[in-house]
Amino acid sequence: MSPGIIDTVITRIKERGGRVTVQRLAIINVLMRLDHPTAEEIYQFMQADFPTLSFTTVYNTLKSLKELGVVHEYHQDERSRFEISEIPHHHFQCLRCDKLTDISPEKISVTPDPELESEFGPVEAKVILQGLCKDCREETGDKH
Amino acid sequence: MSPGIIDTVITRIKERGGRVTVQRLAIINVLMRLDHPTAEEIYQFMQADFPTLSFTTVYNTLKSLKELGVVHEYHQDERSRFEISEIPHHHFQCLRCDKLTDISPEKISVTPDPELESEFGPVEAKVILQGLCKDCREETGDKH
DNA sequence: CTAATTGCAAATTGTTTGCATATTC
DNA sequence: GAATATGCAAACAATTTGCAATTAG
Repeated sequence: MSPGIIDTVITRIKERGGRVTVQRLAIINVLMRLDHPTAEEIYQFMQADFPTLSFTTVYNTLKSLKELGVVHEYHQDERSRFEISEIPHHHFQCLRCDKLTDISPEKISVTPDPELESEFGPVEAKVILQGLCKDCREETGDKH
Repeated sequence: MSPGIIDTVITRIKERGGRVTVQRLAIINVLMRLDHPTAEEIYQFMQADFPTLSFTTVYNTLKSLKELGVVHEYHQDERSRFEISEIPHHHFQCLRCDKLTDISPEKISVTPDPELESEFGPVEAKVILQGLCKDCREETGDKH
């Protein structure tokens, strides 16, 4: 689908002395297809194609890829969720079903007061918009 | 220190049919004094004054207070951190030591593109500024 | 009085580790 | 061929639950 990402990932793994294994590539592929999956979701999804893949490897691989700078981990709710690290972006989080949706940076303007930079130094702003996603709004009829 | 908060909390607990117990009030007091503590930190801190307080009760109480809308739980890093729910605000998170610092809402202007509201409905924006806190900047000398 | 809360021990869940085997470079 | 990755079983850490005793309203 997006061959550029895979290439970038392979390059980065090699650069840092990591090995390009079937499992790693497969997990990257899943991350490109699933939306902020948990380790469990990744494992389940891969069972069809890789029945021998172990849960441990999913965890280990995600951890390695995280250290290689290839994936990013979120602790938003009780389980960790993962995505491919790319350009920084914001998120929408549904308060009812917890679903995360990416929002591109230019969609939200964030301007910290200059005094914050003097207190905290250079910062990167991550915004989480919280509300109800379309599905949950339809189910609840709640207009907030 | 801030009697208004305690009163508000008591009122809210009673409104929702909860019981105002010693343990609950004590935990509220700790939350007013500690900065985004974990359950463990709360427990440790309270051991001096309430040696019979159990770990379970800290967890159960935090959970109840959360359901009563009195405290808010964060999953930013691997442990949960808690704070008293009050007016919404933003956070600064240190990328090195994970420390959270509150930032008042007027210190950061956030303007989501109008099309986001049409997609997600009414939303509340929470900003996490990430960088290095003063202590960590001094220790690393890293200017980013 | 009685329904909610506490607190112990035990269970669960999410994640990590030790180590033998298999694989990439 | 040597170093890294995989995967099983077992260990771990954070949190939750069952249930009897206690307590607030």
